[in-house]
Amino acid sequence: MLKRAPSLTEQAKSHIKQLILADEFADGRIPPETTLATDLGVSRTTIRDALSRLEHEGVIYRKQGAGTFVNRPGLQIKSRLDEIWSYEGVLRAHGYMPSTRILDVSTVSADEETAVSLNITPGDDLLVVKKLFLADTEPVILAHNHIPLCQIAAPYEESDLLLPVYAFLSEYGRQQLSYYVSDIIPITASPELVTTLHIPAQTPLLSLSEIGYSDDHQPILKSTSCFRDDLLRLRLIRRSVQ
Amino acid sequence: MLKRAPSLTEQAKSHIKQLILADEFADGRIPPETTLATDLGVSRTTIRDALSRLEHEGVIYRKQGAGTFVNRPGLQIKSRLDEIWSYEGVLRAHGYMPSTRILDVSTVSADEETAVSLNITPGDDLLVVKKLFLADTEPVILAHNHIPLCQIAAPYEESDLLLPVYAFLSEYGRQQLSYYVSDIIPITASPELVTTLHIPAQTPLLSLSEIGYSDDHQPILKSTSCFRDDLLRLRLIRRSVQ
DNA sequence: TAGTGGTCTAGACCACAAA
DNA sequence: TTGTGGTCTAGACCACTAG
Repeated sequence: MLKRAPSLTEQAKSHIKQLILADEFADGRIPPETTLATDLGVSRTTIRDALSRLEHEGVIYRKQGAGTFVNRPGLQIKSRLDEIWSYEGVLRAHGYMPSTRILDVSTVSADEETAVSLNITPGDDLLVVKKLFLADTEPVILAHNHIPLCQIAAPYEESDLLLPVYAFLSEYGRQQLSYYVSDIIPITASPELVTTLHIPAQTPLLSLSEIGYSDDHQPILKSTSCFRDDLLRLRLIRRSVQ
Repeated sequence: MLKRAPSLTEQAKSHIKQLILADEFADGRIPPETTLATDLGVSRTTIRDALSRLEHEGVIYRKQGAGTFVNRPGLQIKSRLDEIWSYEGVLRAHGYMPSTRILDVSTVSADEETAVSLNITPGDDLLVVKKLFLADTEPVILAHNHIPLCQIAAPYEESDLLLPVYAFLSEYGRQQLSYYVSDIIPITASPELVTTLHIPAQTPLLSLSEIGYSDDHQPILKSTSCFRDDLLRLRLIRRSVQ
């Protein structure tokens, strides 16, 4: 029998997910919705909501008339580009020991282009943080975050910048980060990237150029990241929409 | 008042989407769920399902206590990488006049690696189709599709290969294409790509290396595509999961 | 405080898959 | 035929926003 807080759906979801990860359903078959509902003491609707979310995450799949099943291939995907939220988390999921190094922190005036994309006035102050992420001891990701100073609500220590940017904003920012719109751009390593990421000149790299938005769809963050493809393969599930 | 078939939810969804695209809600505010429900003669649950799908597509957003709103920035994204389904469609959305050219069709034996990824026996026959997609008259995408011959159920004409591969499989294949798992890889243009895509040597390119799965999660297709980044910028919405 | 979306229930019927 | 997931209803209460 479940209690409230957070939501019953959310609890049911993590409960079922745990059972899956603990390999309780060795045959890959998940009990019928009505069984789950009576077992957990909630309505079938709640169970269906929970299963829908798990299906969307790629953890399970459903076949009408047949049943609900564990999606083993889906469980093996460690870095779904559309869900990455903390680089340290991704690296850990890949089996590396992640660490973060702050290379530079500065305050600059927004140029025209940045001002437009962040919906601020050119010349407004931006906090620019340059961070390097390492897998074990190898550099993998170089990230530049641009945060308008007006988005920062509380004083912070330099060490707080080691937090994932969404966590930093949630702690010290004026608005929470809700989602990114990201452009995926192939680039050739610049001299700076060659030295920072320890890669040969001319290595093709993947760059993610993104704007982060708040719950009410205001742009609050600009971020650019470059990935070493050999250590971190980015993966994606593509589905047809309607 | 809506009728059945397809589903009421699906009808409600496209109805609301049409109203949005026709700019019926000039202030960006969508009527309350209860109003929509009585207007369309369905239950609030059905409306909520429809709105959830639209929210997931990025067409609207909801704020508890405040209302439901049109997400104008979301409407402007023309090529969401996680939803791309036909290259011609993407190019058309970008305002180009798309066309497809078949460069080569052949049958080859599956090598070890391909056999493993497609869950077939090495040596099994594969249909290999090399297609070039043009925007107006400029080449933009070079795609290689590998389809096991055993997946093809009905005879086809060469011209049928011009169809998007999901449409081809739906028409002539044994199983429908349900989703892709795609690796995003930065590459440097090979000599073949330089000539085919009319680009300078050493241009960084984006390559999508994907396995297509059927409804019951069997791999049925291998595909590799290279994109010209200058004509087709790939974009993605990244959300936090749970 | 009024109105909105968020959660949840209990129950009905349908469509499809497998035995 | 049986059992599964898919759709839909009507109604309740809660959480939040805004005037």
